[in-house]
Parts: sequence; C-alpha cells; structure tokens
Amino acid sequence: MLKVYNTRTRSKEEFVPIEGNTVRMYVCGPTVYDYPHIGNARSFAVFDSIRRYLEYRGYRVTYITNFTDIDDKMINRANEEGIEVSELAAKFISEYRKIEKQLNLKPATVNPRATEHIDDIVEMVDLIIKNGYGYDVHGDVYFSVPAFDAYGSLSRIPMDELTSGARVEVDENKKDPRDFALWKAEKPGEPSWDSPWGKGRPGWHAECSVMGRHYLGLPFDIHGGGQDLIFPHHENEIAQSAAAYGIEVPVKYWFHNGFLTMDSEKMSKSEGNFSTAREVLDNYDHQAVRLYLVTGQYRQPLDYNAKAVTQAIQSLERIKNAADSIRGRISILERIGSRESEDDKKLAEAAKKVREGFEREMDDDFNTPGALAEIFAFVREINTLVGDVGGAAVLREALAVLTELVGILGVNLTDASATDEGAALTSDTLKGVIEFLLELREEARKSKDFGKADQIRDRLKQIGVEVSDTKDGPTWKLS
RNA sequence: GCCGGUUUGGCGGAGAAGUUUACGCGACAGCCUGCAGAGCUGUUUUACCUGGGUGCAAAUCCCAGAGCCGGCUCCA
Repeated sequence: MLKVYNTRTRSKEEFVPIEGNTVRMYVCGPTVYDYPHIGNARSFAVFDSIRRYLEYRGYRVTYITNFTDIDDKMINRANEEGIEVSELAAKFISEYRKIEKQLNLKPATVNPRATEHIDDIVEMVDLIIKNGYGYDVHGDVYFSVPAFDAYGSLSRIPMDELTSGARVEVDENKKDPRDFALWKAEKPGEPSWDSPWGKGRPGWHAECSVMGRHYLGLPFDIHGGGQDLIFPHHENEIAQSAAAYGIEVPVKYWFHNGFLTMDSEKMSKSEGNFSTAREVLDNYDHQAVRLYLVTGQYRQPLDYNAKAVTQAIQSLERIKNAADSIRGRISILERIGSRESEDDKKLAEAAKKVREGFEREMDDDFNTPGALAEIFAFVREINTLVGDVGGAAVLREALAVLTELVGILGVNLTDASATDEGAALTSDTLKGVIEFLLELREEARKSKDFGKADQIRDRLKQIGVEVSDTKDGPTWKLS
C-alpha cells in the first residue's frame, strides 16, 4: 500500500486516486527568467522519480509542469537585457530542455506556458469577481482574502497573523493588506493583454490554477512544488480555484519537497549563495548528479557540497560495475556455454527480493534512500554470485530488474555500446577484431608473456576498450 | 513576534520501542589476481543534541531546554 505525506492534512495517507488508476499530477515549473539553480533541479528530479514510481505501480499518469513566462521577474530581466520577454522565455526554456535531458527527466505530458492561457485566466478572474471574491481597482484586480473563509487551510497560517507578517506589501489600492493581485494593469513598456478591466497581465498565482484545471480538470490528484511555495503561492491557488469554480478541495494531495541547502544554508538567488544546475552538470557526471538528488528523502533538507556529489559518483560507479559484471558474464557464457548451478537460483531469488524491498521503501512516502539501500543489497548479491551463475536468462532478468529499479530513481544503466555512437564503434567486424586480440592475449598469458599481455590490454584501453579478467576468461566493455 | 522543520558513526543518510548489520562513501586489514581493475570478507561500530519523565525495555513515546535551518506576499 502506497502511503504519501499530504501537506494539506499534515499526515501520511494511503494514496487513492480520484478516478480509477489514472493519476493527474501538476508540478510547479520554473519561471524562465534565469538559469535554474541546483535546488530547482532537486525539485525536478524528485517529482520525476515520484511520477516514475507511480507509473511503475501501474498508474496512468498525466504529468503537467508549466513554464511561467510572464511576471515581474521576467519583465525586469528582459528590460535589463534589452530584449523582449518572449525572447527571454525562449532562451531559458531551451536551457530547461537541456537540463531535462541531462538529468534524465521524463518529458511532461504537456509543458504549458502562462502566456498561452491568458483567456482562461481572464475567465477565471472574471468568475472570481462575479462570485464576490475579487474586486477591480483602476484595472488592477485583487482577490479579497477576508471574503474567503477557508483561506490558510494549506499553510495553516491564522488569518489575523497575516496582517502582522513582516513583509506585507503596502499597496493603497488593496482593501485589505492580505489581498493579492489576480490581474495587474498595464504599465508602459510591459507586455499586456486585453481584459474586461483594461489592458494588463496576470498575477503570479493565477496561471497555475488555470492550467491545472485546463489540463487535468478539478479536482485533480497531486500538486507538487517546493516548500517555499506552500505560502503564498499554493494557498492562493486553492483560494482562486475554490472561489472561481466552487470546488473546496481542488487538489487531493499536496507534495512539497525540502530545500537544497548549500553548506547548510538555503540556496537562494536573492542571497547569492547558489550554484546553477548548469555549473553542477558541467562539472559532474549527469547521472551522478541525478543520483545525488535522490540520496535524501524528498521532504528532508539536502545539503549540496562537493563531497556529497563525490560520494554519489562512487555509489553510481558501484551500481554500474555490477551491471557490467552481468553483461561480461553473459558474453562469457556465450563463449563457454551455459552450465546452470545453485547460484542461478540464488540470483533469481535476490532479484525477486530486491523488487519487494524497493517497493516497500518507495511505498513509504517515496523513501528513495531506503530504496537505494535495497538496490545495494542486490548489487552485493550480484557481485558475489555473478561469476558462478551459468544461465544467461537469469542474468538477463537480474540486469532487467536492476535497470528498471534504478531507472525509477533516474539512473539510466543502458550499456555504452547500446547508444548510437557505441553501436557504431562496435560493429561485428570490430568486435571480431577485439575478440581476436583477446585470444592472442590469452595465449600470451598462458605462456607467461605478461609484457605482451599487458601491452594488448593497455593499447585497447587507449582506444576506449576496457578489459577485465575473470576466472572464466576476459570480458571487455567500452569506457 | 507568529508558524514550521531539523539534530543519528570520520562523512552522506535511513530507521521511530525489543534479538545480527540500515545502506552508501572514506580509512585500515585479509582474500581473490601474473599484474591491474572490479569484487568479497572483516574492522572502524558501547552512533543517536542536553536534562528530566513514562515503560521490563527509549535513537524511537512525553515534558523542558539548547543548537541549526526555514516560512510569514521574490523563490523549487
């Protein structure tokens, strides 16, 4: 049974989709005004793994994650750089696409953009006014927080506390300091759209309500984002959806990931202590970065530092080595023929066990560190047994299970020779040549000509072919 | 001020009352090996912020305190 922590109820609950085995999920995506930092990347990664696990569990997941391509930050940045807001958006959407690939994020069902849904936003704001929860002041439209009794249900901030909050914006147009903007009147030089209240643009929170409803319908199952979005962003989203469409609980489960800290402090653009995802991905193996991002449970804080990533690199290496050992053993069996043994059964048993353990851990609110522990237990079994396993089918099954499970965590174990580039490098002809060289090397080893044997191994290594010896003969792989 | 979260070994990081170890990284030793890589085994292990309390039994539950991090209309 899958149990998930729901911010709305502050407790772990059994996960039951609203409708059958379909899961409708929305995750707040980036505002495309700058390079995402590694903390943003954490959010992308954990929700990708959550999505993949739900799919593994047999749910049909519709996964929507947006690009916010119009807001104050977008406008300010575009002005600073002297370019159009749309150009700015295009630049950072393409940056996101790169990160998506490098972190092995499964593409969303749809990545809607706020500017593509202005009509829907206008319609929602209009409904909010008509239902008595919003008001227009000279082209600015505000949501009237005091009119909405349930306000604060997600963040659990008492209404009267809000007024004394440290950063309540001073705005003379607002009837109440807690009110927030649904629609902002046009200022000179800003992009704007027509509306019943004059030209203007949407407030920050409007888009997510609208796009969630547009692609998923209300209510939907899961809404995810960083913990910093609980208030005000998600609180306001609930208020908008409820006020406009009369749906009290527009989202069944709210998931919020913990922050990524940098040397124990919150990473934040305004504080200047951050690393962009780009810097990190340029400096470290992409897969290792992805693995690092799920080494902590998603709701806990995770610290970013060089040592933490280095450890992930080593952990990843261990997993990959186990996969390589299996592949190596399969190729040896092709050469020496199968000869099944007791160890075949043990490995098959271990493959079954790891699946159970992995599911048990992931079923507990997506406990990725626990799930990894199960995978490492399996890796040890593989390493212990692989040299004595005699059936290729068992090995293929073990490799398939390992690949599938780490795949949920975002690690792609595909063999280097299975990529296009790798396949070109390892044509049958070339394989034959490598095999022949290894035969020569074996002859040299038998006659104790280790100089010759090492020369062959070294030269192959130089051209990217790594040779390893096992008791049943050598194996090789592309490095 | 008002709300949250967090504190576990050399490091990262699970666990939430009970026998044997989470797991990973690092270090050391042994094994395997012509060598190398990888791997296996063992050690590092009386690890659970402090002080009280409840329990036969507490890292785990309760109370108090301390440290750290964060939210309170820019944020993943």
